[in-house]
Amino acid sequence: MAATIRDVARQAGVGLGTVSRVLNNSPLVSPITRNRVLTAITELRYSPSQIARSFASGKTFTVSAIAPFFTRPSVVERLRGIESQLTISGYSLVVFNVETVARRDACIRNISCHDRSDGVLIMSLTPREDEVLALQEAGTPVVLIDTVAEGISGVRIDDVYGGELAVRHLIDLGHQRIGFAGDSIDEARAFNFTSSRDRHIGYMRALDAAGVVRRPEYQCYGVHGRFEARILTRNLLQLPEPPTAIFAASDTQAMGVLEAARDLGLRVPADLSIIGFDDIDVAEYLGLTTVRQPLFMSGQRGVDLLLRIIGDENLGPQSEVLPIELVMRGTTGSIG
Amino acid sequence: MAATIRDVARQAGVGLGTVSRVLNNSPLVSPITRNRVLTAITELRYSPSQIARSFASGKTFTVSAIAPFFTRPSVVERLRGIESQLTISGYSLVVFNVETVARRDACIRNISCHDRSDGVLIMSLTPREDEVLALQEAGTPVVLIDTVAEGISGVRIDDVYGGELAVRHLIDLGHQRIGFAGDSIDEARAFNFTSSRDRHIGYMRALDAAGVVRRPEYQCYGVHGRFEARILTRNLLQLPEPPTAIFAASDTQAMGVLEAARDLGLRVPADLSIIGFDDIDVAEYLGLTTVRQPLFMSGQRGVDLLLRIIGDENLGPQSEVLPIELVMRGTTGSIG
DNA sequence: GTGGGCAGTGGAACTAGTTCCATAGTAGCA
DNA sequence: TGCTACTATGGAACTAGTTCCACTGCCCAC
Repeated sequence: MAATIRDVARQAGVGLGTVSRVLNNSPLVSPITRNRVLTAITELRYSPSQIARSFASGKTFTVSAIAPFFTRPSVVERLRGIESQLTISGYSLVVFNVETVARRDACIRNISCHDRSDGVLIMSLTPREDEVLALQEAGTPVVLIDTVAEGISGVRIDDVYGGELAVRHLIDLGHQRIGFAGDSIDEARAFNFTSSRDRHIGYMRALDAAGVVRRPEYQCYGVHGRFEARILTRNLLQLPEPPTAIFAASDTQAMGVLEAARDLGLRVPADLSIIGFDDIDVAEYLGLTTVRQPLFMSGQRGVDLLLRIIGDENLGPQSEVLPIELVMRGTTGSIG
Repeated sequence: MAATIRDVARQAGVGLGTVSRVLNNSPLVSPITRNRVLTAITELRYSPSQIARSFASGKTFTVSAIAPFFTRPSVVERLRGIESQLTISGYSLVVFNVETVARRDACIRNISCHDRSDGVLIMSLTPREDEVLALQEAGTPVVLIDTVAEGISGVRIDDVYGGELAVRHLIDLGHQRIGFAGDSIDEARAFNFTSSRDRHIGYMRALDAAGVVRRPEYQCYGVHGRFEARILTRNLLQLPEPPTAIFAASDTQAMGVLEAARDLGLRVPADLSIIGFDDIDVAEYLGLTTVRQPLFMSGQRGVDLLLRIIGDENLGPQSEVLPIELVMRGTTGSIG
């Protein structure tokens, strides 16, 4: 049986409260007493029970993160930022991976029961109005990463602007026939993803601003993934008058577009320019032109914000927008 | 203030124990009483405190996973398997990302204080003898994934055999000048990684078995990563008599070898055959020949084993070896 | 001298569950 | 008509910390 705080108190010949004060670095302990307690702790090889501590103090020093599709490189990079920042503050990270709509709903519902963790980070999944209400009523500190919802704090980028940035770059290179490959609208609605949708809005805005006609047949949507993007854009590239450039809503999808081009024997960028979004790790390897967003930093900032909210319950909803930038590499070029 | 079990008992006009029995689905409650309790629970919108539950029962329904270099695709895939299997059993996953030796040591030391979680999964990091002792003394249920240690349960593959498999494939294709690119020996020793080392042993065995002379200058070691592998193998390929094939200890490193070949204008596989290890997601995309190991499954099996150990403290150390297989794709070919 | 204030300390009460023992009620059976 | 056995139930004790109030000295100011 492990030693308890009472064993330590007895061994050191002091009261319960005194041991607790030593453990919590209270200044209200004389150096002599503190030493007696520390000696007893060593002798008994005492280590305080975190569970009992959480129970008594009501603080768990744990943060939950809900993330969709764990395997996506962008998600991993954000999680890495989260973990690193939490570790610095002495918090633990509990991870929930969401790959189905049912699990999305279950996760968001469960964490409303503000219990096992002091706060929650929700990544890419936008809570619906009723879910926001439940979270607020439960008083759970929440920070969204990569999305926004009325009345909840969040860290994000301007996806619409990012889409504009990408497409303006293609237009600047002389392209007029510009395609778009993004997330399936059904899937996005089911999970309540917004980034592909917003990047698509940016795509349309950039075309409109340049006076380029939007062609519905140039826009395709599929379940997020390399393979789906490959199939869809292959169709698109076999149109009688195919696009000369494609903006993919993510680097993963851009990889599918690259494959489609390879399938059809198109040279990149001579025959087809391709631009992605996120600047994940392999983008550099592939020489992919893309819009970079600070993924690691989004996790760090999300944690900073969450800990601030945990520390001050009265803090109203905060919102932070991170910078993005165009990264020009080898997959985009001026029109042949 | 949230309702407690006592409020529910009062509201339902029953005793404490009865409410607890209802919560834990004990059959020793009459249907009428059970209904009264359930009604009270609904009326008071009661939800039991997980912390209090953990505290009283001594079970946290949480498992910790210590993983080095979170961002490595193989690690992510294993974690995904872990998370998925834990979720099925109603457990939560706390993740610790290890990127420095100091943190490695700290993580392993801390989890010996068997408290916040019911068990621990340690990935790729081999505990040293003193650490094994500390873990055993603390009685913490532990399962290793992707490594072995005397007296601790584990799920792994036969890395030596994997290395043999890879190199025998190259030899079968007619190669005699076969290089090896693996992890830095210093780094591996510091973290206590073993997979690159074992795969290297397999490399040597396969060469010996075929009567091929081992050349020290064909073997290079660098900090795990694409970039380092690229630089190192570029040197190797500029030898007066360069290798015609290279076995990289991981797919990530194989990607670096591919880059090096590209840097020097070598055609793959006509001028240089390349084989990796792991079969991570991008391997298929790149058409990389590799040795596949069941990453997702290793996480699942690790959890199965851990939960079995948690359920039966007397269970001795168990060891499971998962199957591996050669996946032939486009980066290996017979000698030009 | 004496009252106020404060550093230092002890310990009861509290957190919200589980566990287990005692006991009431009741059905089955000789 | 008891005796046994078993179901159903109540509640005290327990888990291991924190929190906070009460109390003792001691110093200093009036």
